Amino acid sequence: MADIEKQVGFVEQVGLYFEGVGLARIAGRVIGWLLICDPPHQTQPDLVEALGASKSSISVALKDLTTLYLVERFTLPGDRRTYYRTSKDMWSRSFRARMHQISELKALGEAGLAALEGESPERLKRLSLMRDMNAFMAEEFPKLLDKWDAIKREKGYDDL
Amino acid sequence: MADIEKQVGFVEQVGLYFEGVGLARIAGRVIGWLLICDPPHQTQPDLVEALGASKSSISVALKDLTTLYLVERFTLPGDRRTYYRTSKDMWSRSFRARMHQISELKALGEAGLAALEGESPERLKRLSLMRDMNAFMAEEFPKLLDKWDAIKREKGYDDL
DNA sequence: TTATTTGTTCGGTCAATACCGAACAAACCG
DNA sequence: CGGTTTGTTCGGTATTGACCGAACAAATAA
Repeated sequence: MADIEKQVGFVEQVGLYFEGVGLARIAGRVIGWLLICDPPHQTQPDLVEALGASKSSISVALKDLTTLYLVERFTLPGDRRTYYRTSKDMWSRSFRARMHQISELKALGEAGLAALEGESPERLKRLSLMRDMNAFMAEEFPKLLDKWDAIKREKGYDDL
Repeated sequence: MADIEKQVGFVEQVGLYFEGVGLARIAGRVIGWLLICDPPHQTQPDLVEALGASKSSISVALKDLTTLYLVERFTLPGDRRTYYRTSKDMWSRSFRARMHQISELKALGEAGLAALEGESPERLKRLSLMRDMNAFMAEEFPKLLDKWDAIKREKGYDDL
């Protein structure tokens, strides 16, 4: 059965999670709601109603989320309204965002090494490690994503 | 040669990076400085001087960083002062933090499924995907870290 | 046309928090 | 013993930004 209490809790938790990774809390709540709502596509007024937020906040949150490709706009023939739903690849997107952070660290390591050009190898060791570790991870991440894509298809998640 | 300009830029960049992942900007600057300074261990007054921050801010930043095991306290025999340096495994630590986020998402997916207990499989699909993808990544991450540890040893980074 | 629905943008308010300076606390040195 | 160095804690300030309401815009329905 539908445990409304738990559903509300879920939405709040997801809100806090995404707030923790840099989004606005409301944007996180939108994601949470879009993950459990029925139907899976919702209009802005739907979201205003469901989340008890102002329509301006919802509007901004959806703009951010669509820009990040975590949520996509969606329409139905014969229906002039605009719906929003989680994007099929939202989790891959989130993952790629992490990957980007790693690449950033790799680049920062390189920048640091450039700044210490000519210094002793001993002095450069901290930065080399920083660069090499993050370079390694930046290389491995895409492989993980590929691997997951295969499993995903195996599991029959193709349509999602 | 030591390009001071670039070094300052590096410290600022690292500061911004770590601010972006949830630390205080000053804490990020401390990390940046500890990655390039000579010697690699520094006292609190050293950091106050180098970063132009107040000693209270430095004190707090170091407390946070040592709690996260990104920086460690360090002493020298016959020297009563306390030094601070980046910890050997600071990058693995950062990585494990990411891993923890992934596990959190997995757990959130499970919580969502519990909240929708009894609903149609169709409705549960978004949450199942969320759970399965993050479960997969949470399993693969430790393997990546192991793989890196081997390479790290190969590369002669053992002592760092 | 006018009224209603939907949506964006802008200004202001409020909350969170990073940072500093000052007060306080130890430990060591003269 | 003072006095100096080192370090933490606390209160206040200032910045940031999330959020809301209101104004505005545009499209549709009556």
